Amino acid sequence: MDDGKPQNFIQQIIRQDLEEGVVSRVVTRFPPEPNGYLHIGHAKSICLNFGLAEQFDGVCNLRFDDTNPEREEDEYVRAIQQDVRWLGYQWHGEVRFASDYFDQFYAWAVLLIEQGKAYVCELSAEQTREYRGTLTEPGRNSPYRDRPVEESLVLLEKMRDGEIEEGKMVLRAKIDMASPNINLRDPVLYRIKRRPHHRTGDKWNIYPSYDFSHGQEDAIEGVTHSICTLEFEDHRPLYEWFIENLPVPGKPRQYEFGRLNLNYTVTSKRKLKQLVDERHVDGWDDPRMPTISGLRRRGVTPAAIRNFCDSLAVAKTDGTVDMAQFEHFIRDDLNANAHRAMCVLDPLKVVLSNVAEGETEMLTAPAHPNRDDLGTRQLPFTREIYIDRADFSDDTALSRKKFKRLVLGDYVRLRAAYVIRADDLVRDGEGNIVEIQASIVPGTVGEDPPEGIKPRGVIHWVSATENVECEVRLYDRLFLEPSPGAGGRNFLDSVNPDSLVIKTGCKGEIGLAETERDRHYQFEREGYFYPDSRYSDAGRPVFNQTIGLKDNWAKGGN
RNA sequence: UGGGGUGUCGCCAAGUGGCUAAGGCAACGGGUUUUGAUCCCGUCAUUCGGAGGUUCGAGUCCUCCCACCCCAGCCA
Repeated sequence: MDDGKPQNFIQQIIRQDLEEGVVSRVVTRFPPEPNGYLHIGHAKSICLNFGLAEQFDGVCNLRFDDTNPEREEDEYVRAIQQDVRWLGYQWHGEVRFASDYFDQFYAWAVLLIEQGKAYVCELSAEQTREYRGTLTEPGRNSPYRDRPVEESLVLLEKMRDGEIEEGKMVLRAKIDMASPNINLRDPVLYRIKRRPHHRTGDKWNIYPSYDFSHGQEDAIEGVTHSICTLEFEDHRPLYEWFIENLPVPGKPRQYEFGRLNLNYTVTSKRKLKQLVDERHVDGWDDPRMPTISGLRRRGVTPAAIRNFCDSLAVAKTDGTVDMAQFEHFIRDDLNANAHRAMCVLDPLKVVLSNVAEGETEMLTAPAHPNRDDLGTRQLPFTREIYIDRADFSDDTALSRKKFKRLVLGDYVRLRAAYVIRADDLVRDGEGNIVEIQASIVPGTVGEDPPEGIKPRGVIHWVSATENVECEVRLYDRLFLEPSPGAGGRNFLDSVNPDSLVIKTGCKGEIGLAETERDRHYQFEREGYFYPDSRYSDAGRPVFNQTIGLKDNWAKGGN
């Protein structure tokens, strides 16, 4: 707990509650609605809730807020659990469901009616809206507000038993139609939805609203600190109203923090679902999606996500974090742990005239420049190799500072191998360079070249005869604009048409043939890559680019 | 024009009336380097949305003003 970092306001509150004995053990919860996949924004909430429990020796529950059968599905329940576990968190005890408490909620609804604090209202949805008033004008009481308790009791039963049509009646709390806080203008407690629920089947024809559920769920589970996002701030008085007016077994307190917004992406389940449904992406786990499953498939590690979330302040400000901040933590973890490998994305053949045909020299390179524990890899060196097209130029006037690669007539170091010189080139009928003729400087493996030979730089390469053919998928941000959909425009208009570039015919070093599914790589000088879980074949791996290397040189524009 | 919130460097932020306004990201210099990566060093707010006021002393307290976000689902 005492890691020197400043305490956020929730940590301060918890510490004080513990010191003053207000609570003896911290209980938090992560309460997703199973109506979509988890995304990076949820990760902040997950890290916060599970993190708080960890820091204060408490526990954190995973509870599905499944009070609306219209859009909730088991598929989401499973995916969400997988994502939370993948992030490295274990919830306390069994998974909880709001639907586990439906009987209790119903009993409490009856109690409120009996106490004259709730009533069945027969206003239509439109009428209810009219009666509610506006932001500046108070609402009016429903004509059903003072109906006899008995009548409401009977009607609620009929609602429950499926005898009333959807939309004809709701159960409402009797609070204050003139409250400046609209949430207190007789909010709906139960609405009729005559459809099966993913867990309770067709047992219920009515379902509790969020407001009538959340606080009670927390109370039942002994949650002490119920942390939610800013937009629920207005609901807190209602949350407390239920806690105070119902014989609940606990007194949870609600605290709100600012949700995570990231630029150049969207974190709204509705928009993400739309991207999936309209096939702008290849499913919820498309590597371009900011979903946990998308990030996982892309090759982002749980540690990177957790470190990023820990770097985020928990406060009440509503800002937008730079994607660069997230990218920093992705690179930070991958740089420390990813195995290095060489892969030529755009192959150009180089024939080394002074290397014997058919001869293979096995070279050894470390799997990581400063982590011996990761071992070494074998690199077959042969007469014909591939380098990347972008690493060669026939413009001999290019300065050494501007182009640290292979230039006709000059020297370059092949990573973990020889220094070579480009002697000549071969063009096809259209003038395109199709082959480089070069020669190695003998004795330069692991050794500096003789006086006078100054390689311009170091480039990656792969044997032309002993390599693994692979596909590489390069990704760019999904949106062209920092805030997609800003200014009332359609967020889909700024979808980046070039966010996925598929490179086939890439040549990877032989070790990539036996890629372990779960191994993160750095393709040297290119970026970080991760085998795609869907399209990789045993013989032909497909690599997703997790993120490129930081490239200060490219930025200069030269 | 009702209610609830928020405003500290390009971005995220610490700061809880008293040493020279933390830190991270980004950016920009320089060094190391068989990855134009990593790593290392350095630069980067006389000023805290604005204006008044209280105080020996204010980003921190008071007053007024301004800007932005959320709320009128039988969504969560």
